[in-house]
Amino acid sequence: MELSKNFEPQSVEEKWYNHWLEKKYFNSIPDERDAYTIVMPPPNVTGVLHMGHCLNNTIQDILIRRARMMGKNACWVPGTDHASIATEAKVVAMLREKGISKSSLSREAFLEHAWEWKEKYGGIILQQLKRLGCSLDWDRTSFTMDKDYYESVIKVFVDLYNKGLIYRGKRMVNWDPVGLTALSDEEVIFKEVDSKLYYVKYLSANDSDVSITVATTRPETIIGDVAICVNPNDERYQSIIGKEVIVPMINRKIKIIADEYVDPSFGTGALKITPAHDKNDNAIGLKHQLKSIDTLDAAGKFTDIELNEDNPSQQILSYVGMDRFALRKKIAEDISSIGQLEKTESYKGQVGTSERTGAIIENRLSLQWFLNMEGFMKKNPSTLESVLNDTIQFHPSKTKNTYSHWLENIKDWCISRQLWWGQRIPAWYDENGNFVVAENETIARSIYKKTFGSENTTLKQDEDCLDTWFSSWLWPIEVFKGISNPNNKEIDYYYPTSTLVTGQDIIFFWVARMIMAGFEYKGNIPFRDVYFTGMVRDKLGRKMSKQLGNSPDLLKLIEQYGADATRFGIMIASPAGNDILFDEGSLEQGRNFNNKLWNALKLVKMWESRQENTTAENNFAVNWFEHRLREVSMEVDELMRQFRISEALKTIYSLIWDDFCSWYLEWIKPGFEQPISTYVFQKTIDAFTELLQMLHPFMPFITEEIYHLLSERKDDLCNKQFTKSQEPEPDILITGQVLKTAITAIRDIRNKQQIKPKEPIELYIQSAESSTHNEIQSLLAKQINAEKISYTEATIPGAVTTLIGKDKFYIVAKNEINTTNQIEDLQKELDYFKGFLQTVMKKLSNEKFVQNARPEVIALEQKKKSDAEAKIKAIEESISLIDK
RNA sequence: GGGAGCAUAGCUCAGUUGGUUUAGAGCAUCUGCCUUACAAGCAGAGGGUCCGCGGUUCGAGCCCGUGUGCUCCCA
Repeated sequence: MELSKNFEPQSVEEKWYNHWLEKKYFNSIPDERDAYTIVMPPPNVTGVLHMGHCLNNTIQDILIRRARMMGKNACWVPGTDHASIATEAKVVAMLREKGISKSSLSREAFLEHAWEWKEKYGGIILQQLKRLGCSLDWDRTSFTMDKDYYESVIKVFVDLYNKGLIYRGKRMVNWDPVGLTALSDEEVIFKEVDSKLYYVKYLSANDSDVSITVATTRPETIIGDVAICVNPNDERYQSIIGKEVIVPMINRKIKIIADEYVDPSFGTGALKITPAHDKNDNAIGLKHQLKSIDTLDAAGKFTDIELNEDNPSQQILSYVGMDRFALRKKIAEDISSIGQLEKTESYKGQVGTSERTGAIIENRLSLQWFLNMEGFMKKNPSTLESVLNDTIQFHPSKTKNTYSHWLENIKDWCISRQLWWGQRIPAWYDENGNFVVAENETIARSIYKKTFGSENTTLKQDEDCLDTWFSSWLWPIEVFKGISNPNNKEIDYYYPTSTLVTGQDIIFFWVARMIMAGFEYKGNIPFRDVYFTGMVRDKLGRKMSKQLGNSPDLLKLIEQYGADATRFGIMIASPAGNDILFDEGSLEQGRNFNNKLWNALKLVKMWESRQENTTAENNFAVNWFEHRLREVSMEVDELMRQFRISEALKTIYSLIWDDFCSWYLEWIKPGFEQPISTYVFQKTIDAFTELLQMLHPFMPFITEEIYHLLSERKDDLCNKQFTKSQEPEPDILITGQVLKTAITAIRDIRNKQQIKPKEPIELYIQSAESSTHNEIQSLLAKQINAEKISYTEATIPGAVTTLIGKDKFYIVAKNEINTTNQIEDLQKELDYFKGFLQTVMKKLSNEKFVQNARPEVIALEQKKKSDAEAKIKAIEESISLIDK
């Protein structure tokens, strides 16, 4: 068969992926083998494949393919996440384009649209993963809104409520006035904005000589002020603590209180307290038992609902319905017009914005559902311990700090969202606001009857749904139906899963919460290892984003370079746990690597018909490479154990390119149209096969293709089992190294002396033991084009000299020797060793070193000294020889 | 404002309990080669004040302190 000039990925990728699927290699059912399980972090149904997914899933595929080839029952579970906020936003936008508003639809009608949207776009990303070669068990594809999954989330909610860990409370939440929903802290993005600091004077309620000026960025909340707070140690305000002042516009009397929280150096050192509109104010309000007065509605517009006691003026009533930003200007003007705005200053401050809608967040008191995290952690202290004591290993381990810091300062988790797309909160209310929590309405009614003594026909379910993370925290359990059908065969077999691969950015959102759920519902860790990937950035170090347009189209890259090259490119540039700077150049390197492999195949195939039967022989090249393979195979095992995946790939890359192609194949290559021994040929096929196997998890398509082209096969590389690696013999590896060094050194001399490659040379070796190089002599002669190699006991005049280890090599050529160059080179080397000797001597002549250092360290220094001295002597001899 | 991490060749990174040849790799660069697998290649080479300063130590890229710069997380 004629092989193409270069490897053509397009023609083989689909073929092999379908073949693997047909053979059901990716499907797993429990058996007597050990399970190796990965649950894929479910991408949003709104997502399309981007570089982050590519990195993340390539790593998972490498791990799972390796496990499969190492005799494990490998199971990699795919799936998607319903992503309530993001998906609902997309569906709302899609409907708006059609001229339909969400508010015109019933909940059921809206959800129909949402499901339709999900069916249409929700699976795209999973399909794209097939192009990357991901070996997922597709029969296990899960979705966080599947029927069983949905019911499990509800079951868990009811369970935690009954355990007293879920409560409903009026709490300060991050409120998105555009999305009309509460957001978790993690969904709020802080941005620096230019704003103004307004200096507002509050006049005394009683003494006309007392007044206090407050600096605020939010004059629109003044109507809700309930106190002024100063630092108790602030001398300026000592005398007025406890006195009363009047809130401008509304004329409410409020007290001046003292709290250490206030920073005396900020503004005037006096802080207005508005517990309804600021988190810190709210905390101070609770501490000092102040009431809170809410003056903004859900959409961020002024409302007088809580102002009845204050008997608001017409002026204030005229604010009703005014948007918060217009209101800010208006109130500032109105305060100014009564002479109580002293000045304004420009100010740079941080404001929170919604990750989804971009709206500026309001701190708002709202009735929400919460998970009591402190209570939860008390019940499940292993959540923290298991990570600190490495029962769950985080890679890189520095992420443990982040994890423990978060858990030690944990805040209650607001789990309700004002959305329809998601699991609806299973709470039913009567018209007085009494409620019961139950898995369905029938049970709710019966509990209601038991609790309140009478039937209620108008019970209404909570309109809100649960935070998406409240469903995805069950992922490693519920993909095996561990909640909906506890202790079934699968969950017992696959759980705890082996490895989780995810981004550092969701260590709290997801990783921590899965560990919490794992202990609460399985009494055990959800995974043994967590590998955190960094963020994929462009080569300038910028985040990849749609706005910058610096995010490449992954499918285009796969078409252009092939899936293997894409996988190679992203992995080779991806140090463990660090951000990766993505550069298309590394894909090019991957493509070149494909061609290197391809060409090695072509070379070996050329020899297939030129075999010549010989008896089994002792061939140095073959022996050396066998041991080199053993050595690298053990290195790779160790690197993979440490999750140093990028380094493992680099190691294999260099084994194939340098050791196999550049050295081994050149060493065994027969002369033009010469035969090759069957023994060497067969050994070469075996070695090549082993290389392909080692590389397969990283680059599955090309390796499978070459595996089948290399010789007739009945099996596939995809599930070919690794044989246990054996210890290499160090002697043969050292000899191989000497051979490489000698070849390189002599080629360098040829280069520098401008001896043409085709011009043969003569080589004389001066060595203490004349047999040292016998084993490699013929290979050496071939690689440096020496027509004669012999041993000598005397110096050879007119030759170029080089030192390999302790042996002197004399190269004799027909050319006239450029002695200047040679002396320069030797002088350079001499300087190096002299300098080196000096540092060694400095150590050895230091009494304290000799006293304190370990004996083996001193012995080593002694050896360095004698080696260096021998080198110096030999170089000096060579120089003097040339000078003659 | 609080916390964490990082800083080694032009770029991206290794560098293990402090001692193993006065610091390693890949990519990029330079020189020479269209040598019958591969120019997307081959054969070679050059390239570093290990961010600055101070300290501990017989000995520091590694440990400690401090300064500078960058990144991330939390408020």
